Amino acid sequence: MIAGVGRAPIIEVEPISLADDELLARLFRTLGEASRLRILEVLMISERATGSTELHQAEIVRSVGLSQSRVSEHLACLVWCGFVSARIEGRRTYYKVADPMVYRLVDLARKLLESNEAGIASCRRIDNAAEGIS
Amino acid sequence: MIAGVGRAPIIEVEPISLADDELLARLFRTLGEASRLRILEVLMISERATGSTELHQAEIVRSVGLSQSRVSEHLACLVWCGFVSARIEGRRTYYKVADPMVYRLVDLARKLLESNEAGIASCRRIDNAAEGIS
DNA sequence: AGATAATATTTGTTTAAACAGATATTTATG
DNA sequence: CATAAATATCTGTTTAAACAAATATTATCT
Repeated sequence: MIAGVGRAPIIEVEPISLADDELLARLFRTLGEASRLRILEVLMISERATGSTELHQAEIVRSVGLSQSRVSEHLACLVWCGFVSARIEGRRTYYKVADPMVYRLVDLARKLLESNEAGIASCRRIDNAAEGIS
Repeated sequence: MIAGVGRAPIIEVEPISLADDELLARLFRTLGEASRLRILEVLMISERATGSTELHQAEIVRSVGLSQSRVSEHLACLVWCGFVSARIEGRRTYYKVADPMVYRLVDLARKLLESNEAGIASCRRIDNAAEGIS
């Protein structure tokens, strides 16, 4: 009811499709982890550098320097969420970026980052520890 | 040492600027929360609808239905990270989307979401609880 | 079939950060 | 100056999810 004081110049925005917000948040959260981002970037870089090279998990593990189990789960997550596609061949699984939009999204985010690196680096409300950030 | 078996056909991707990954991850993480996204969208919708209307915090609180303290902190985070800009006037603070790139980023993410809603909705590795999602 | 390689899953621990509620701070108004 | 409005900060609790290490599964090769 907002009380009848100032006529509340509110736009009264529609409640928005709540579920939709949660989904979109999940999508962003998937990219909101340095480990997964690094995996994604390893894939992006190798594709950009060599055409359409896929990498299998062991190669990715070596490149990103995380434990095998972590990489496996992160990859499952990335595949599940549509960022990466997987192709099983023998006992290996080959991965690659699934959608060109992923490149665009990451590139765009990087541009946004450029215009505000300092702020994001020092935001105490997102992850307080985060060592030096040299 | 990887053992000398198969000569590792690795691309040997550069370690990448690690810090940079962490920063980019933070940027995504900032959007990786339904509450913050909802706040952002309230701002985006009101701007898109009415030109350049700013909203002050109390209006936002009403629109998103979170506690005042939460909204205050989320807004501080969004401002700090460059997504939103704030203008103090009297005892109110007016907020608006800070950069057109924010629109592009969210819109692009939404497109990506469209092509994989089902996957993201059901990814058990990101947030296991997440009630119904009607 | 046995051995090993590649990947997946499980378990237990730890941590970033979301949240509510209470309180503090700042600015305007009677 | 006292009161109320608007926003900010603090405290304690809870939770999603990252992680390592161990184990399980699946596939290839001799």
